[in-house]
Amino acid sequence: MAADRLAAQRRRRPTRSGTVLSYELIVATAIRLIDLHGGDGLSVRRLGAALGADPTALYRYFRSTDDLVLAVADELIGKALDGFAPGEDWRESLALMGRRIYTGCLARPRTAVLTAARVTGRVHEIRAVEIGVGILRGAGFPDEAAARCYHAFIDLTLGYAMLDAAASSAGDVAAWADVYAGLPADTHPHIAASAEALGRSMSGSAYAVALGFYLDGLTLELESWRKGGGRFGAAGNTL
Amino acid sequence: MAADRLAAQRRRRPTRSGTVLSYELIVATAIRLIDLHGGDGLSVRRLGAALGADPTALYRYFRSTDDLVLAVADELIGKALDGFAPGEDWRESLALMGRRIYTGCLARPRTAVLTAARVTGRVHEIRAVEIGVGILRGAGFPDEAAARCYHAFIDLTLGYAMLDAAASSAGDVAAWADVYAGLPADTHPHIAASAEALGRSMSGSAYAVALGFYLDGLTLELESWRKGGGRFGAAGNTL
DNA sequence: GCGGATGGTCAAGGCTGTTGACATAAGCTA
DNA sequence: TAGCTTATGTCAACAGCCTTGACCATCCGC
Repeated sequence: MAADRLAAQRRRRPTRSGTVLSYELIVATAIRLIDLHGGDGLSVRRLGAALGADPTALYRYFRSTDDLVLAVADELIGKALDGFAPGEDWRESLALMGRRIYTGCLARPRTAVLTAARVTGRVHEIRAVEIGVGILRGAGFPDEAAARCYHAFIDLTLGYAMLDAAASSAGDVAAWADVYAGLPADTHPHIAASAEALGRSMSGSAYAVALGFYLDGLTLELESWRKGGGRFGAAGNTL
Repeated sequence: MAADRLAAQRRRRPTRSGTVLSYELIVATAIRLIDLHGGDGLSVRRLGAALGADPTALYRYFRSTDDLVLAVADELIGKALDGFAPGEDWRESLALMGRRIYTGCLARPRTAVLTAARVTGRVHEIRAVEIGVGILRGAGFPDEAAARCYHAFIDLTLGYAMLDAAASSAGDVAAWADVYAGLPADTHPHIAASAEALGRSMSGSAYAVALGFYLDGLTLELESWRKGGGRFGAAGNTL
């Protein structure tokens, strides 16, 4: 059953073609398949072929393909944060954590597109939450604010990771060059004026800048918390 | 052919069951289906049934299902910005535009999950870019910076919209309550300390706060641009 | 060596997107 | 009004998809 995925499987029997299956091997192969052929490239049959096993062997390890995708998502987080430990400076630690996750996602864009928006509730995601909230609590944020700030932080990171991954993996980037570069200045003056810059920017990432702004905001926030009472939850926030 | 989707279809023949198909009707029906049954709920056959037409009639209007999804994506943007016009204050205008898109996505979360990361290159998206870049250029940002800032802005908005939509549409929210609330304080002290707040925060949104921070950053940015030379692209940004 | 559970294999069912041929009717031209 | 062109609705078919249930070989504890 998939339920005992955490307990080491013991009774492994080689498949007809000789490979010995395991939870980790299946996840790794799935990631390889997704990053090779895109999200639709992950099919039970193809996975079986890539593993050298009957396609339905998958169901001895995972409840469904979605269960596998969740496992892949968690593995991606795990890989990204492998060996990561926060340092003294909370701001630097958070920035590093964000960059680790972001670059981890972009290293396997097609996989990230499939998984970045999922909540896995598994070991690696839990570890990430524990670390992230820990950084913020250590910085001096009260529990409630630490939770909210972590939420905003992780969504910022995963959101940019996902969009940039989608843009880089699809032929979507071509649309920017093709469609937007050809718009005439009389109907679309602003696009025409910055068409070249738009194309360049869209193929790059805005994450670094956005994260910087966010951390700037958090720093101010922290100061007002220290002076007693931040603006979170208050009616008059910056919107 | 799907290529002439912009030219009004003239020779409309009622289907066997009496409905008269059109580009708009198909898109609207697709949105209804997706938001009812989730992303997998959109299938050619189900769409045909919902339209009261042969499933394959779809291919007279769209090249493929992906082409339809792109049309849905563009329609979602169009709906969100319907009637929107920027005002005098650039900051307020951008904030309003962001909120319009964000809430537009969350009004149809399952559709947004499917479409928010796509680049459509069609009328409504083009209009959004034109408006957004226009706001920033009007505020005083040079063309290059306006493009970059718009990129960061739209990705911020769509990223949060997508993640919040995914969280609200899946049963993922339950995971937060189930998994994270039950973690013991000795192994996961930080999660345990803010478990309740985490659950509350995860079911809400962090977009408002993040957008506020971003606009704060932009405001500072603009001031330094006015004084000659912002920090964009400079080696020593806030990361 | 025996019993029971694990895990690989197989067949089958009901989905899926897409294509090509066919039929029909709308609108144009004369 | 007759007839032509062609847009568009319909149909059958194909290959592939996920998942289930049964079957059975192998491994583990006893």
